[in-house]
Amino acid sequence: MTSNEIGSRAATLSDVARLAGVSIATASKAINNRDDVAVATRERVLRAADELSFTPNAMAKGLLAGRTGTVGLLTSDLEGRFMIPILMGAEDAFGAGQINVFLCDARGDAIREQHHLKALLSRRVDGIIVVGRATDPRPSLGQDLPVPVVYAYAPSDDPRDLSLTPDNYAGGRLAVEHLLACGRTRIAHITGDPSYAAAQDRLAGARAGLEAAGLSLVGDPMFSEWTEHWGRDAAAILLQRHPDVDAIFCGSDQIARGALDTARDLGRSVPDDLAVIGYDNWEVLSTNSRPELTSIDANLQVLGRLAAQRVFDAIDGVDIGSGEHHSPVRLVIRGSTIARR
Amino acid sequence: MTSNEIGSRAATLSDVARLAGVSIATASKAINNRDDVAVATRERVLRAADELSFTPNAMAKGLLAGRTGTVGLLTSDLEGRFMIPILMGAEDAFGAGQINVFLCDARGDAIREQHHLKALLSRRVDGIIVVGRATDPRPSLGQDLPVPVVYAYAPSDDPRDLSLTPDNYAGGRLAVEHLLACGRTRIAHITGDPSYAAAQDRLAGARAGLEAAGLSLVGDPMFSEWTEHWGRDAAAILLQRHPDVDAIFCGSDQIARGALDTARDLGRSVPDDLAVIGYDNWEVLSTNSRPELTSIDANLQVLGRLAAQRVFDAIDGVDIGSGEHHSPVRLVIRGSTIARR
DNA sequence: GAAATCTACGAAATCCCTTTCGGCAAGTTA
DNA sequence: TAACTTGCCGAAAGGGATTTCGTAGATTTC
Repeated sequence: MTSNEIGSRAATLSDVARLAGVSIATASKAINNRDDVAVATRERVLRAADELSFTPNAMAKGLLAGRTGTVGLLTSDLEGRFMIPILMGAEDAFGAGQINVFLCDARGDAIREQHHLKALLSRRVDGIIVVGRATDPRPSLGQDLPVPVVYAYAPSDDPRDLSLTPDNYAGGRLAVEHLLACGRTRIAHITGDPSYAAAQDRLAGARAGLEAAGLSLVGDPMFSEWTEHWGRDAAAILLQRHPDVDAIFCGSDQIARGALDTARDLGRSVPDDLAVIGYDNWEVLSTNSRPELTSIDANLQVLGRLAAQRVFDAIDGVDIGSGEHHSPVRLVIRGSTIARR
Repeated sequence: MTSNEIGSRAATLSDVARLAGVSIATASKAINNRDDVAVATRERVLRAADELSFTPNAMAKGLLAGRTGTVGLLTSDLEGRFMIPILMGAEDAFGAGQINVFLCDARGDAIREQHHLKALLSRRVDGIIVVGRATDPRPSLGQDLPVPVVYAYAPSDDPRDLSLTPDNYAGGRLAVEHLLACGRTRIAHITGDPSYAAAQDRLAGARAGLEAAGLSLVGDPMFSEWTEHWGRDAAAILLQRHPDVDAIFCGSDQIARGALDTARDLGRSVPDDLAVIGYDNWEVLSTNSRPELTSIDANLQVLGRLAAQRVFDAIDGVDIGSGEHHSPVRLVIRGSTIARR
């Protein structure tokens, strides 16, 4: 086995220097492509480094540089499906540079979060992204941290922080405008838990869209859980109470799938007789329904990338501003609102 | 704003020592609860540390200790839903200790993976967990790494590595045994892509279970995609070709949901007339179907925790062995196999 | 041929912390 | 009172890398 097995500590710069017969300083310069090193010497050093499979110790480097090239990602709840695309986007943006990501899942527990925060600070991360599990404001980590912080998905409750959240209002409006463009006028709304800002914002957007067209919702918006069960039940009630609705804007894809099921059971044909639009564009749900589900996509991966970019900027000393910024959403049209062939 | 704002570098031990009027050595001892420090002195130091919100620099500590207290999590594809529970389990196990996790997503690209591996090594992680996206063997990272490596979900193709994968064979067998216990005898199998080891292993387990009961599958196992669409189509073909099947073992919950849809369309009542069992226990699918879906749960979170534990052991110098180890799976009974009230 | 100018390299400081070991003062014992 | 503990603290080394600055030798210039 090579010199590199478990137990034998990794090679250091001084090992390389010794093998190449030069000083540590020269070895460092050779490896980092600094000037003032003769070509022959540089080659000798590089050969030695290669032979020992030398990997510079990032910690030692960080100690000196005052930057670690690491970023903390503090999430509240990994299970939540909104985390993952954001996390991917961020990891993506960072991975392209030379930055590595510390992942910390606080499990929605404030104590754990403090604990993780402390750990991140002791690791001297260069920045922190806080990812929440809903679009409702969450407590700020505070203003007196030695590193820049960006809040993604869930905004901070302190306007002095920078927060990036998807634009639920625009999403609600976009959904309704699409239904209107499809010629629908009798539009109802089934959504989830009314205590979620997401539910309220999407509803407000939808109402604004209708109002602009001189219309209003059919019946009251129906609130309950973000589940297929509720989608089925609500749609059944709705279609019985208002048989003349020609479109349902659902607050989530799960609810929309439930609504599709009920429509099918009741013999309502989608999209001819009834259009259904969901929210989130959760592909495992939206692309597997009959018909496939038109939905609003929050571009979470882009959001994650944007958050990472902001942290980058802040690290570079750029002022990244503050307040809650809404990132644009996108309509994904499938067969549940327009007949396709 | 306090002394701690962005830009002003974090307080160091020598800042604390100066403020407390002691030497750096004494400050260190006081903070780390070492002996040989007078009570009054210790208090003075702690007060100073608090005032400066001093956080020890983990890098400097790691440089000295030879361990960093970090672990790398090298995934192939964050999108895959199997990653997340494993990642949660691992993060959970580590988070309980004082270990932090570097998350690296290679996006299934070998180049990116090498790149990330190099970064992890330069950060001197104490161990690495490699999480694959399928249960098929993946290329080993090699034997000459200076840190212990554990493979989770996707095993390494090198038997000298330690791999932990869910026991698909046992899962297939468990599914069939449950159906048999429910009194079913004419059991068919619809599954996904035949090139997946998961598909083959589950099938083999199912066949073994049937054989032990002196039975065999109704018709050939049906292979195609892991989607609801395929589940619907396959079930339609199956029920037409073999109207007398009384149970379908589906290779994934998605396929099972499709099968449930078709059964409903064809007027077959589940579970009375036809039992359906899925695989993966993906709750968003399994608990939202009509009826709710019995499924096999691979306990991925436990798998993640186990992998983390092995890395712990290896770091502590324990020999963790090698080869592919299968972790137990679990049956989750819901309404699609047994009528419940 | 002496002085000025480069070139290539190395010694040493620095980053922040832990740990060992030596020293000083006070208290204890013979 | 001399000899010893004991308790408390600080000086300094060490860990791995970068960077500044000084210097020896080679080269150029007049």
